[in-house]
Amino acid sequence: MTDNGRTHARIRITVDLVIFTVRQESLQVLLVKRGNPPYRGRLALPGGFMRDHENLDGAARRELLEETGLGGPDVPHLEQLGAYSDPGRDPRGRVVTVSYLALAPDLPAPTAGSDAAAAVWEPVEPLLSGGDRLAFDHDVILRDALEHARRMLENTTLATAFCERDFTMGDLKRVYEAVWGVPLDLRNFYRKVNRTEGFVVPTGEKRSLETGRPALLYRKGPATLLYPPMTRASHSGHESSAQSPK
Amino acid sequence: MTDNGRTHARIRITVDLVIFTVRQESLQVLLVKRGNPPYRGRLALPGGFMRDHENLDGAARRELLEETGLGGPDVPHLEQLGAYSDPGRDPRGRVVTVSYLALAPDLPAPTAGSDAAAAVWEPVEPLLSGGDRLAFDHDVILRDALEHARRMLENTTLATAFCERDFTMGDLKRVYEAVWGVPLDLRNFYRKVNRTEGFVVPTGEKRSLETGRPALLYRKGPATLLYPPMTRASHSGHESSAQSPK
DNA sequence: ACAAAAGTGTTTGAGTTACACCCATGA
DNA sequence: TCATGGGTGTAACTCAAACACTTTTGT
Repeated sequence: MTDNGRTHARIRITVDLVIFTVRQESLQVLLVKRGNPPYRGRLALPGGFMRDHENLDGAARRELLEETGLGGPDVPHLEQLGAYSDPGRDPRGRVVTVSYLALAPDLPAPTAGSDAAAAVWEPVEPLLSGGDRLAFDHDVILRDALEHARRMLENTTLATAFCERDFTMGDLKRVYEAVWGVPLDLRNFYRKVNRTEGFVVPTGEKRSLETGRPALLYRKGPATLLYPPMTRASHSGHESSAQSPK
Repeated sequence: MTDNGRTHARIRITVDLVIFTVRQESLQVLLVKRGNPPYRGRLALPGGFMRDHENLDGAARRELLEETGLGGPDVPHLEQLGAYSDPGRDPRGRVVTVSYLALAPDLPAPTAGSDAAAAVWEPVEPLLSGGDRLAFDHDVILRDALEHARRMLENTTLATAFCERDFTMGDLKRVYEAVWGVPLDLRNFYRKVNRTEGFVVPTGEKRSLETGRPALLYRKGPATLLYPPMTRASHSGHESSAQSPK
Protein backbone atom coordinates (compact mmCIF):
# COMPACT_ATOMS: atom_id res chain seq x y z
CA MET A 1 0.00 0.00 0.00
CA THR A 2 3.05 2.25 0.25
CA ASP A 3 3.58 4.62 -2.65
CA ASN A 4 7.27 5.18 -3.23
CA GLY A 5 7.42 7.25 -6.36
CA ARG A 6 6.71 4.33 -8.70
CA THR A 7 4.93 4.73 -12.00
CA HIS A 8 1.23 4.12 -11.57
CA ALA A 9 -1.10 6.25 -13.64
CA ARG A 10 -4.57 7.17 -12.65
CA ILE A 11 -7.09 4.98 -14.32
CA ARG A 12 -10.70 5.23 -15.38
CA ILE A 13 -13.13 2.67 -14.02
CA THR A 14 -16.31 1.34 -15.59
CA VAL A 15 -18.95 -1.14 -14.56
CA ASP A 16 -20.34 -3.61 -17.09
CA LEU A 17 -23.63 -5.37 -16.48
CA VAL A 18 -24.51 -8.92 -17.41
CA ILE A 19 -28.30 -8.82 -17.13
CA PHE A 20 -29.84 -12.24 -17.57
CA THR A 21 -33.47 -13.13 -18.05
CA VAL A 22 -35.39 -16.24 -19.04
CA ARG A 23 -37.66 -15.76 -22.07
CA GLN A 24 -39.28 -18.47 -24.10
CA GLU A 25 -37.47 -21.30 -22.36
CA SER A 26 -34.03 -19.83 -23.05
CA LEU A 27 -31.51 -17.78 -21.13
CA GLN A 28 -31.03 -14.36 -22.65
CA VAL A 29 -28.76 -11.42 -21.94
CA LEU A 30 -29.34 -7.71 -22.46
CA LEU A 31 -26.96 -6.17 -24.99
CA VAL A 32 -26.65 -2.72 -26.53
CA LYS A 33 -25.54 -1.86 -30.02
CA ARG A 34 -22.69 0.62 -29.74
CA GLY A 35 -23.37 3.99 -31.41
CA ASN A 36 -19.83 5.33 -31.12
CA PRO A 37 -16.30 4.10 -31.73
CA PRO A 38 -14.58 1.99 -30.69
CA TYR A 39 -16.45 -1.13 -31.78
CA ARG A 40 -19.16 1.04 -33.37
CA GLY A 41 -22.11 -1.07 -34.43
CA ARG A 42 -21.00 -4.06 -32.37
CA LEU A 43 -22.99 -5.54 -29.53
CA ALA A 44 -21.71 -4.88 -26.02
CA LEU A 45 -22.73 -5.31 -22.43
CA PRO A 46 -24.46 -2.24 -21.00
CA GLY A 47 -22.29 -0.25 -18.63
CA GLY A 48 -20.60 3.04 -17.97
CA PHE A 49 -18.13 4.99 -15.93
CA MET A 50 -18.19 5.12 -12.17
CA ARG A 51 -18.74 8.70 -11.00
CA ASP A 52 -16.89 10.64 -8.36
CA HIS A 53 -19.40 10.43 -5.56
CA GLU A 54 -20.49 6.82 -5.99
CA ASN A 55 -18.96 3.41 -5.39
CA LEU A 56 -19.04 0.45 -7.78
CA ASP A 57 -22.30 -0.95 -6.43
CA GLY A 58 -23.92 2.47 -6.82
CA ALA A 59 -22.71 2.79 -10.37
CA ALA A 60 -24.04 -0.66 -11.19
CA ARG A 61 -27.45 0.12 -9.68
CA ARG A 62 -27.63 3.37 -11.62
CA GLU A 63 -26.76 1.69 -14.91
CA LEU A 64 -29.28 -1.05 -14.28
CA LEU A 65 -31.99 1.52 -13.69
CA GLU A 66 -31.05 3.44 -16.82
CA GLU A 67 -31.03 0.34 -18.99
CA THR A 68 -34.02 -1.57 -17.72
CA GLY A 69 -36.05 0.73 -15.52
CA LEU A 70 -35.59 -1.75 -12.67
CA GLY A 71 -34.33 -0.52 -9.36
CA GLY A 72 -37.04 0.92 -7.15
CA PRO A 73 -38.49 -1.20 -4.36
CA ASP A 74 -38.53 -4.23 -6.62
CA VAL A 75 -34.75 -4.42 -7.05
CA PRO A 76 -33.55 -7.42 -8.96
CA HIS A 77 -30.52 -9.23 -7.66
CA LEU A 78 -27.25 -7.45 -8.42
CA GLU A 79 -23.86 -8.86 -7.55
CA GLN A 80 -20.24 -7.98 -8.24
CA LEU A 81 -18.33 -10.63 -10.16
CA GLY A 82 -14.82 -9.52 -11.02
CA ALA A 83 -12.39 -6.95 -12.35
CA TYR A 84 -10.90 -7.00 -15.87
CA SER A 85 -7.74 -5.00 -16.16
CA ASP A 86 -5.56 -5.93 -19.13
CA PRO A 87 -3.77 -2.90 -20.56
CA GLY A 88 -5.15 -2.62 -24.07
CA ARG A 89 -8.58 -4.09 -23.33
CA ASP A 90 -9.99 -0.65 -24.24
CA PRO A 91 -8.47 1.23 -27.22
CA ARG A 92 -9.32 4.57 -25.61
CA GLY A 93 -6.75 4.15 -22.86
CA ARG A 94 -6.35 2.48 -19.52
CA VAL A 95 -9.81 1.46 -18.38
CA VAL A 96 -10.44 -1.16 -15.72
CA THR A 97 -13.94 -2.58 -15.63
CA VAL A 98 -15.79 -4.38 -12.88
CA SER A 99 -18.53 -6.76 -13.99
CA TYR A 100 -21.88 -7.17 -12.28
CA LEU A 101 -24.43 -9.92 -12.61
CA ALA A 102 -28.14 -9.04 -12.56
CA LEU A 103 -31.05 -11.46 -12.67
CA ALA A 104 -34.28 -10.01 -13.99
CA PRO A 105 -37.74 -11.36 -14.72
CA ASP A 106 -38.92 -11.30 -18.32
CA LEU A 107 -39.43 -7.59 -18.91
CA PRO A 108 -42.12 -6.21 -21.23
CA ALA A 109 -40.03 -3.66 -23.16
CA PRO A 110 -36.37 -4.50 -23.73
CA THR A 111 -35.30 -1.09 -22.49
CA ALA A 112 -36.33 2.43 -21.54
CA GLY A 113 -34.40 4.72 -23.85
CA SER A 114 -31.00 5.30 -22.31
CA ASP A 115 -27.99 6.85 -23.97
CA ALA A 116 -27.30 3.52 -25.66
CA ALA A 117 -28.44 3.30 -29.24
CA ALA A 118 -30.56 0.18 -28.91
CA ALA A 119 -30.95 -2.52 -26.30
CA VAL A 120 -31.91 -6.07 -27.23
CA TRP A 121 -32.29 -9.42 -25.53
CA GLU A 122 -30.04 -12.03 -27.09
CA PRO A 123 -29.99 -15.78 -26.36
CA VAL A 124 -26.77 -16.58 -24.54
CA GLU A 125 -25.96 -20.00 -25.98
CA PRO A 126 -25.38 -18.92 -29.63
CA LEU A 127 -23.28 -15.97 -28.45
CA LEU A 128 -20.78 -18.20 -26.71
CA SER A 129 -20.57 -21.09 -29.15
CA GLY A 130 -19.60 -19.39 -32.37
CA GLY A 131 -21.41 -16.33 -33.72
CA ASP A 132 -20.27 -12.73 -33.67
CA ARG A 133 -17.89 -11.46 -31.07
CA LEU A 134 -18.94 -8.82 -28.60
CA ALA A 135 -17.08 -5.54 -28.16
CA PHE A 136 -14.03 -5.26 -25.88
CA ASP A 137 -13.46 -8.38 -23.77
CA HIS A 138 -17.18 -8.77 -23.17
CA ASP A 139 -17.17 -12.34 -24.50
CA VAL A 140 -14.95 -13.33 -21.62
CA ILE A 141 -17.01 -11.39 -19.10
CA LEU A 142 -20.21 -13.01 -20.36
CA ARG A 143 -18.71 -16.48 -20.17
CA ASP A 144 -17.53 -15.93 -16.61
CA ALA A 145 -20.93 -14.55 -15.64
CA LEU A 146 -22.78 -17.55 -17.03
CA GLU A 147 -20.54 -19.88 -15.10
CA HIS A 148 -21.22 -17.91 -11.96
CA ALA A 149 -24.98 -17.85 -12.51
CA ARG A 150 -25.08 -21.62 -12.94
CA ARG A 151 -23.25 -22.10 -9.66
CA MET A 152 -25.58 -19.65 -7.96
CA LEU A 153 -28.71 -21.61 -8.82
CA GLU A 154 -27.17 -24.66 -7.17
CA ASN A 155 -26.42 -22.98 -3.87
CA THR A 156 -28.88 -20.13 -3.45
CA THR A 157 -32.57 -19.38 -3.88
CA LEU A 158 -31.86 -16.75 -6.51
CA ALA A 159 -33.68 -18.59 -9.25
CA THR A 160 -36.76 -16.79 -7.94
CA ALA A 161 -35.18 -13.50 -9.07
CA PHE A 162 -35.93 -14.60 -12.65
CA CYS A 163 -39.64 -14.98 -11.91
CA GLU A 164 -42.52 -12.57 -11.54
CA ARG A 165 -43.73 -11.91 -8.01
CA ASP A 166 -46.13 -14.84 -8.26
CA PHE A 167 -44.91 -17.97 -10.00
CA THR A 168 -45.62 -21.68 -10.30
CA MET A 169 -43.31 -24.61 -9.71
CA GLY A 170 -43.29 -25.09 -13.45
CA ASP A 171 -42.07 -21.51 -13.91
CA LEU A 172 -39.26 -22.03 -11.44
CA LYS A 173 -38.31 -25.35 -13.00
CA ARG A 174 -38.11 -23.70 -16.43
CA VAL A 175 -35.65 -21.19 -14.98
CA TYR A 176 -33.33 -23.99 -13.88
CA GLU A 177 -33.69 -25.75 -17.20
CA ALA A 178 -32.88 -22.60 -19.16
CA VAL A 179 -29.84 -21.67 -17.11
CA TRP A 180 -28.44 -25.17 -16.77
CA GLY A 181 -29.49 -26.36 -20.19
CA VAL A 182 -30.76 -29.72 -18.91
CA PRO A 183 -34.30 -31.06 -18.47
CA LEU A 184 -35.47 -31.72 -14.91
CA ASP A 185 -38.06 -34.04 -13.41
CA LEU A 186 -40.84 -31.83 -12.07
CA ARG A 187 -41.85 -34.33 -9.42
CA ASN A 188 -38.42 -34.52 -7.85
CA PHE A 189 -38.07 -30.79 -8.35
CA TYR A 190 -41.01 -30.27 -6.00
CA ARG A 191 -39.32 -32.09 -3.17
CA LYS A 192 -36.00 -30.34 -3.66
CA VAL A 193 -37.63 -26.95 -3.50
CA ASN A 194 -39.87 -27.83 -0.57
CA ARG A 195 -37.18 -29.45 1.54
CA THR A 196 -35.49 -26.06 1.93
CA GLU A 197 -37.63 -24.18 4.43
CA GLY A 198 -38.43 -20.71 3.16
CA PHE A 199 -37.33 -21.15 -0.45
CA VAL A 200 -40.87 -20.44 -1.64
CA VAL A 201 -44.12 -19.68 0.20
CA PRO A 202 -47.53 -20.64 -1.25
CA THR A 203 -49.96 -17.81 -1.87
CA GLY A 204 -53.04 -20.01 -1.84
CA GLU A 205 -53.97 -18.81 -5.33
CA LYS A 206 -53.96 -20.87 -8.49
CA ARG A 207 -53.18 -20.09 -12.11
CA SER A 208 -55.07 -21.63 -15.00
CA LEU A 209 -53.48 -22.10 -18.41
CA GLU A 210 -55.40 -23.00 -21.57
CA THR A 211 -55.14 -26.63 -20.72
CA GLY A 212 -54.17 -28.85 -17.83
CA ARG A 213 -54.68 -28.69 -14.11
CA PRO A 214 -54.21 -25.21 -12.58
CA ALA A 215 -50.95 -24.76 -10.69
CA LEU A 216 -50.50 -23.40 -7.19
CA LEU A 217 -48.83 -20.02 -7.02
CA TYR A 218 -45.80 -19.26 -4.88
CA ARG A 219 -43.67 -16.26 -3.91
CA LYS A 220 -40.04 -15.91 -2.99
CA GLY A 221 -39.47 -16.96 0.63
CA PRO A 222 -37.02 -15.60 3.21
CA ALA A 223 -34.38 -18.31 2.70
CA THR A 224 -31.32 -17.34 0.71
CA LEU A 225 -28.97 -20.34 0.89
CA LEU A 226 -29.72 -23.90 -0.19
CA TYR A 227 -28.73 -26.75 2.16
CA PRO A 228 -28.27 -29.14 0.58
CA PRO A 229 -27.61 -27.58 -2.83
CA MET A 230 -29.68 -28.31 -5.91
CA THR A 231 -28.07 -30.89 -8.14
CA ARG A 232 -28.27 -30.78 -11.91
CA ALA A 233 -29.33 -34.26 -12.97
CA SER A 234 -32.57 -36.14 -13.37
CA HIS A 235 -33.42 -36.37 -17.08
CA SER A 236 -37.19 -36.19 -17.18
CA GLY A 237 -38.78 -38.73 -19.44
CA HIS A 238 -42.51 -38.22 -19.93
CA GLU A 239 -43.01 -41.70 -18.72
CA SER A 240 -45.90 -41.38 -16.35
CA SER A 241 -49.62 -40.94 -16.94
CA ALA A 242 -49.86 -42.13 -20.53
CA GLN A 243 -47.34 -44.92 -21.07
CA SER A 244 -47.87 -47.69 -18.56
CA PRO A 245 -46.22 -50.94 -19.71
CA LYS A 246 -49.38 -52.99 -19.10
CA MET B 1 -19.57 2.50 -21.71
CA THR B 2 -20.27 5.78 -23.50
CA ASP B 3 -18.50 8.81 -22.09
CA ASN B 4 -20.67 11.86 -22.49
CA GLY B 5 -18.83 14.53 -20.61
CA ARG B 6 -19.83 13.31 -17.15
CA THR B 7 -17.67 13.77 -14.08
CA HIS B 8 -15.55 10.70 -13.53
CA ALA B 9 -12.07 11.29 -12.18
CA ARG B 10 -9.13 9.05 -12.80
CA ILE B 11 -8.53 6.76 -9.92
CA ARG B 12 -5.61 4.88 -8.43
CA ILE B 13 -5.86 1.13 -8.11
CA THR B 14 -4.22 -1.17 -5.57
CA VAL B 15 -4.21 -4.89 -4.97
CA ASP B 16 -4.45 -6.25 -1.43
CA LEU B 17 -3.40 -9.80 -0.64
CA VAL B 18 -4.99 -12.14 1.85
CA ILE B 19 -2.28 -14.77 2.23
CA PHE B 20 -3.42 -17.70 4.36
CA THR B 21 -1.34 -20.46 5.80
CA VAL B 22 -1.88 -23.22 8.36
CA ARG B 23 0.62 -23.18 11.23
CA GLN B 24 0.32 -25.01 14.48
CA GLU B 25 -3.19 -26.28 13.80
CA SER B 26 -4.55 -22.78 13.19
CA LEU B 27 -5.33 -20.66 10.15
CA GLN B 28 -3.07 -17.62 9.98
CA VAL B 29 -2.85 -14.61 7.70
CA LEU B 30 0.18 -12.55 6.67
CA LEU B 31 -0.04 -8.95 7.84
CA VAL B 32 2.35 -6.01 7.69
CA LYS B 33 2.79 -3.24 10.25
CA ARG B 34 2.38 0.06 8.43
CA GLY B 35 5.43 2.31 8.59
CA ASN B 36 3.76 5.38 7.12
CA PRO B 37 0.53 7.31 7.56
CA PRO B 38 -2.30 6.78 7.23
CA TYR B 39 -2.89 4.09 9.86
CA ARG B 40 0.80 4.23 10.83
CA GLY B 41 1.66 1.38 13.19
CA ARG B 42 -1.53 -0.51 12.44
CA LEU B 43 -1.62 -3.95 10.90
CA ALA B 44 -2.73 -4.17 7.28
CA LEU B 45 -2.92 -6.64 4.44
CA PRO B 46 0.12 -6.57 2.19
CA GLY B 47 -0.49 -4.89 -1.12
CA GLY B 48 0.43 -2.04 -3.41
CA PHE B 49 -0.38 -0.05 -6.50
CA MET B 50 -0.92 -1.61 -9.89
CA ARG B 51 1.69 -0.32 -12.34
CA ASP B 52 1.22 0.97 -15.85
CA HIS B 53 2.36 -2.05 -17.78
CA GLU B 54 0.75 -4.76 -15.68
CA ASN B 55 -2.74 -6.02 -15.03
CA LEU B 56 -4.27 -6.84 -11.66
CA ASP B 57 -3.15 -10.47 -11.66
CA GLY B 58 0.38 -9.37 -12.48
CA ALA B 59 0.40 -6.85 -9.68
CA ALA B 60 -0.85 -9.48 -7.25
CA ARG B 61 1.82 -11.97 -8.32
CA ARG B 62 4.51 -9.33 -7.94
CA GLU B 63 3.36 -8.34 -4.46
CA LEU B 64 3.18 -11.97 -3.40
CA LEU B 65 6.73 -12.53 -4.54
CA GLU B 66 7.93 -9.40 -2.74
CA GLU B 67 6.20 -10.33 0.51
CA THR B 68 6.80 -14.07 0.68
CA GLY B 69 9.41 -14.95 -1.90
CA LEU B 70 6.92 -17.34 -3.45
CA GLY B 71 6.23 -17.15 -7.13
CA GLY B 72 8.69 -19.06 -9.26
CA PRO B 73 7.79 -22.48 -10.61
CA ASP B 74 6.20 -23.37 -7.28
CA VAL B 75 3.46 -20.73 -7.47
CA PRO B 76 0.95 -20.92 -4.69
CA HIS B 77 -2.69 -20.51 -5.60
CA LEU B 78 -3.67 -16.90 -6.27
CA GLU B 79 -7.21 -15.83 -7.04
CA GLN B 80 -9.05 -12.54 -7.46
CA LEU B 81 -11.86 -12.02 -4.97
CA GLY B 82 -13.46 -8.60 -5.29
CA ALA B 83 -13.20 -4.85 -5.65
CA TYR B 84 -13.66 -2.39 -2.78
CA SER B 85 -14.52 1.08 -3.93
CA ASP B 86 -16.16 3.26 -1.29
CA PRO B 87 -15.14 6.89 -1.62
CA GLY B 88 -13.34 7.61 1.62
CA ARG B 89 -12.03 4.10 2.21
CA ASP B 90 -8.52 5.57 1.81
CA PRO B 91 -7.79 9.00 3.38
CA ARG B 92 -5.20 9.73 0.69
CA GLY B 93 -7.80 10.07 -2.02
CA ARG B 94 -9.82 7.94 -4.36
CA VAL B 95 -8.26 4.49 -4.32
CA VAL B 96 -10.07 1.37 -5.45
CA THR B 97 -8.55 -1.90 -4.31
CA VAL B 98 -8.95 -5.41 -5.65
CA SER B 99 -8.42 -8.22 -3.17
CA TYR B 100 -6.62 -11.46 -3.90
CA LEU B 101 -6.59 -14.72 -2.00
CA ALA B 102 -3.38 -16.73 -1.76
CA LEU B 103 -2.90 -20.11 -0.11
CA ALA B 104 0.63 -20.85 1.01
CA PRO B 105 2.34 -23.70 2.85
CA ASP B 106 3.87 -22.92 6.22
CA LEU B 107 6.85 -20.78 5.28
CA PRO B 108 10.12 -20.78 7.22
CA ALA B 109 10.68 -17.02 7.48
CA PRO B 110 7.58 -14.84 7.67
CA THR B 111 8.91 -12.56 4.96
CA ALA B 112 11.85 -11.52 2.83
CA GLY B 113 12.47 -7.87 3.59
CA SER B 114 10.11 -5.88 1.41
CA ASP B 115 9.34 -2.19 1.66
CA ALA B 116 6.89 -2.99 4.44
CA ALA B 117 8.24 -2.44 7.92
CA ALA B 118 7.57 -5.91 9.29
CA ALA B 119 5.53 -8.89 8.19
CA VAL B 120 3.96 -11.28 10.70
CA TRP B 121 1.68 -14.29 10.66
CA GLU B 122 -1.44 -13.66 12.76
CA PRO B 123 -4.13 -16.20 13.69
CA VAL B 124 -7.31 -15.28 11.83
CA GLU B 125 -9.94 -16.18 14.41
CA PRO B 126 -8.97 -13.60 17.08
CA LEU B 127 -8.68 -10.91 14.42
CA LEU B 128 -12.28 -11.29 13.37
CA SER B 129 -13.96 -11.83 16.71
CA GLY B 130 -12.92 -8.78 18.67
CA GLY B 131 -9.35 -7.58 18.90
CA ASP B 132 -7.72 -4.67 17.12
CA ARG B 133 -9.01 -3.39 13.86
CA LEU B 134 -6.90 -3.58 10.74
CA ALA B 135 -6.09 -0.53 8.63
CA PHE B 136 -8.47 0.74 5.95
CA ASP B 137 -11.38 -1.64 5.27
CA HIS B 138 -9.10 -4.65 5.57
CA ASP B 139 -11.28 -6.23 8.26
CA VAL B 140 -14.06 -6.54 5.74
CA ILE B 141 -11.72 -7.83 3.05
CA LEU B 142 -10.31 -10.44 5.42
CA ARG B 143 -13.76 -11.60 6.47
CA ASP B 144 -14.87 -11.98 2.85
CA ALA B 145 -11.68 -13.86 2.00
CA LEU B 146 -12.13 -16.34 4.85
CA GLU B 147 -15.67 -17.05 3.74
CA HIS B 148 -14.39 -17.66 0.23
CA ALA B 149 -11.58 -19.94 1.36
CA ARG B 150 -13.98 -22.10 3.37
CA ARG B 151 -16.19 -22.54 0.34
CA MET B 152 -13.18 -23.37 -1.80
CA LEU B 153 -12.10 -26.30 0.36
CA GLU B 154 -15.55 -27.81 -0.06
CA ASN B 155 -15.56 -27.70 -3.84
CA THR B 156 -11.95 -27.79 -4.99
CA THR B 157 -8.73 -29.64 -4.27
CA LEU B 158 -7.00 -26.45 -3.18
CA ALA B 159 -6.43 -27.65 0.37
CA THR B 160 -3.25 -29.17 -1.03
CA ALA B 161 -1.97 -25.64 -1.70
CA PHE B 162 -1.51 -25.30 2.06
CA CYS B 163 0.76 -28.34 2.21
CA GLU B 164 4.38 -28.96 1.35
CA ARG B 165 5.07 -30.87 -1.84
CA ASP B 166 4.87 -34.16 0.06
CA PHE B 167 2.22 -34.49 2.73
CA THR B 168 0.29 -37.10 4.69
CA MET B 169 -3.45 -37.56 5.01
CA GLY B 170 -3.11 -36.26 8.53
CA ASP B 171 -1.52 -33.08 7.21
CA LEU B 172 -4.34 -32.57 4.75
CA LYS B 173 -6.96 -33.28 7.38
CA ARG B 174 -5.40 -30.66 9.67
CA VAL B 175 -5.75 -28.11 6.87
CA TYR B 176 -9.48 -28.73 6.70
CA GLU B 177 -9.83 -28.63 10.46
CA ALA B 178 -7.94 -25.34 10.70
CA VAL B 179 -9.87 -23.60 7.95
CA TRP B 180 -13.28 -24.93 8.89
CA GLY B 181 -12.74 -24.91 12.61
CA VAL B 182 -14.29 -28.35 13.12
CA PRO B 183 -12.73 -31.73 13.93
CA LEU B 184 -12.97 -34.44 11.27
CA ASP B 185 -12.89 -38.23 11.42
CA LEU B 186 -9.64 -39.31 9.77
CA ARG B 187 -11.06 -42.65 8.70
CA ASN B 188 -13.94 -41.14 6.77
CA PHE B 189 -11.63 -38.40 5.55
CA TYR B 190 -9.56 -41.05 3.77
CA ARG B 191 -12.49 -42.24 1.76
CA LYS B 192 -13.65 -38.75 0.85
CA VAL B 193 -10.24 -37.83 -0.48
CA ASN B 194 -9.75 -41.12 -2.31
CA ARG B 195 -13.15 -41.20 -3.96
CA THR B 196 -12.15 -38.16 -6.05
CA GLU B 197 -9.82 -39.51 -8.70
CA GLY B 198 -6.68 -37.40 -8.92
CA PHE B 199 -7.12 -35.39 -5.73
CA VAL B 200 -3.87 -36.84 -4.35
CA VAL B 201 -1.36 -39.33 -5.74
CA PRO B 202 0.72 -41.60 -3.46
CA THR B 203 4.48 -41.24 -3.69
CA GLY B 204 5.22 -44.66 -2.21
CA GLU B 205 7.31 -43.07 0.54
CA LYS B 206 6.50 -42.98 4.21
CA ARG B 207 7.12 -40.45 6.94
CA SER B 208 7.98 -41.41 10.50
CA LEU B 209 7.13 -39.14 13.41
CA GLU B 210 8.49 -39.58 16.93
CA THR B 211 5.68 -41.94 17.70
CA GLY B 212 2.97 -43.89 15.94
CA ARG B 213 2.78 -45.75 12.69
CA PRO B 214 4.51 -44.03 9.74
CA ALA B 215 2.14 -42.37 7.31
CA LEU B 216 2.07 -42.73 3.54
CA LEU B 217 3.12 -39.63 1.64
CA TYR B 218 1.08 -38.03 -1.13
CA ARG B 219 1.39 -35.22 -3.63
CA LYS B 220 -1.17 -32.95 -5.24
CA GLY B 221 -2.95 -34.73 -8.10
CA PRO B 222 -4.26 -33.37 -11.41
CA ALA B 223 -7.88 -33.01 -10.25
CA THR B 224 -9.08 -29.53 -9.44
CA LEU B 225 -12.81 -29.83 -8.74
CA LEU B 226 -14.47 -32.04 -6.12
CA TYR B 227 -17.51 -34.08 -7.15
CA PRO B 228 -19.13 -34.59 -4.79
CA PRO B 229 -17.95 -31.74 -2.56
CA MET B 230 -16.42 -32.28 0.85
CA THR B 231 -18.91 -31.83 3.66
CA ARG B 232 -18.01 -30.32 6.97
CA ALA B 233 -19.36 -32.73 9.55
CA SER B 234 -18.21 -35.92 11.23
CA HIS B 235 -17.06 -35.07 14.77
CA SER B 236 -14.22 -37.43 15.48
CA GLY B 237 -14.48 -39.12 18.82
CA HIS B 238 -11.38 -41.08 19.80
CA GLU B 239 -13.54 -44.09 20.27
CA SER B 240 -11.60 -46.80 18.55
CA SER B 241 -8.48 -48.72 19.54
CA ALA B 242 -8.41 -48.03 23.23
CA GLN B 243 -11.97 -47.93 24.49
CA SER B 244 -13.79 -51.09 23.51
CA PRO B 245 -16.86 -51.72 25.72
CA LYS B 246 -15.77 -55.27 26.54
C1' DA C 1 -64.00 -38.82 -22.78
C1' DC C 2 -59.66 -37.32 -23.82
C1' DA C 3 -55.36 -34.61 -23.67
C1' DA C 4 -52.44 -32.03 -21.03
C1' DA C 5 -50.33 -30.18 -17.13
C1' DA C 6 -50.04 -30.48 -11.80
C1' DG C 7 -49.07 -32.96 -7.91
C1' DT C 8 -48.39 -37.37 -4.54
C1' DG C 9 -46.50 -41.84 -3.12
C1' DT C 10 -43.24 -45.64 -3.25
C1' DT C 11 -39.26 -48.44 -4.51
C1' DT C 12 -34.55 -48.88 -4.77
C1' DG C 13 -29.89 -48.13 -4.63
C1' DA C 14 -25.97 -45.21 -3.80
C1' DG C 15 -23.50 -42.66 -0.45
C1' DT C 16 -22.31 -41.38 4.60
C1' DT C 17 -21.88 -41.81 9.30
C1' DA C 18 -20.37 -44.08 13.15
C1' DC C 19 -18.12 -47.26 14.68
C1' DA C 20 -15.05 -51.98 15.65
C1' DC C 21 -10.97 -53.45 14.50
C1' DC C 22 -6.13 -54.20 12.79
C1' DC C 23 -1.17 -52.18 11.70
C1' DA C 24 3.42 -50.12 12.51
C1' DT C 25 6.45 -47.68 15.04
C1' DG C 26 9.20 -45.52 19.39
C1' DA C 27 9.95 -45.64 24.25
C1' DT D 1 3.98 -54.13 26.01
C1' DC D 2 2.07 -49.91 25.91
C1' DA D 3 0.95 -45.50 23.98
C1' DT D 4 0.28 -43.22 19.74
C1' DG D 5 -0.92 -42.11 15.34
C1' DG D 6 -2.12 -44.63 10.67
C1' DG D 7 -5.32 -47.24 8.00
C1' DT D 8 -9.34 -50.89 6.58
C1' DG D 9 -13.89 -53.00 6.94
C1' DT D 10 -18.81 -52.80 7.71
C1' DA D 11 -23.74 -52.26 9.50
C1' DA D 12 -27.31 -48.89 9.82
C1' DC D 13 -29.24 -45.07 8.07
C1' DT D 14 -30.38 -41.19 4.89
C1' DC D 15 -31.47 -39.30 0.86
C1' DA D 16 -32.49 -38.71 -3.82
C1' DA D 17 -33.51 -40.68 -8.63
C1' DA D 18 -36.83 -43.11 -11.09
C1' DC D 19 -41.23 -44.07 -12.00
C1' DA D 20 -46.55 -45.53 -11.19
C1' DC D 21 -50.37 -43.25 -10.27
C1' DT D 22 -54.00 -39.70 -9.09
C1' DT D 23 -56.06 -34.94 -9.71
C1' DT D 24 -57.91 -30.96 -12.14
C1' DT D 25 -58.77 -28.35 -15.73
C1' DG D 26 -60.12 -27.09 -21.16
C1' DT D 27 -62.09 -28.84 -25.36
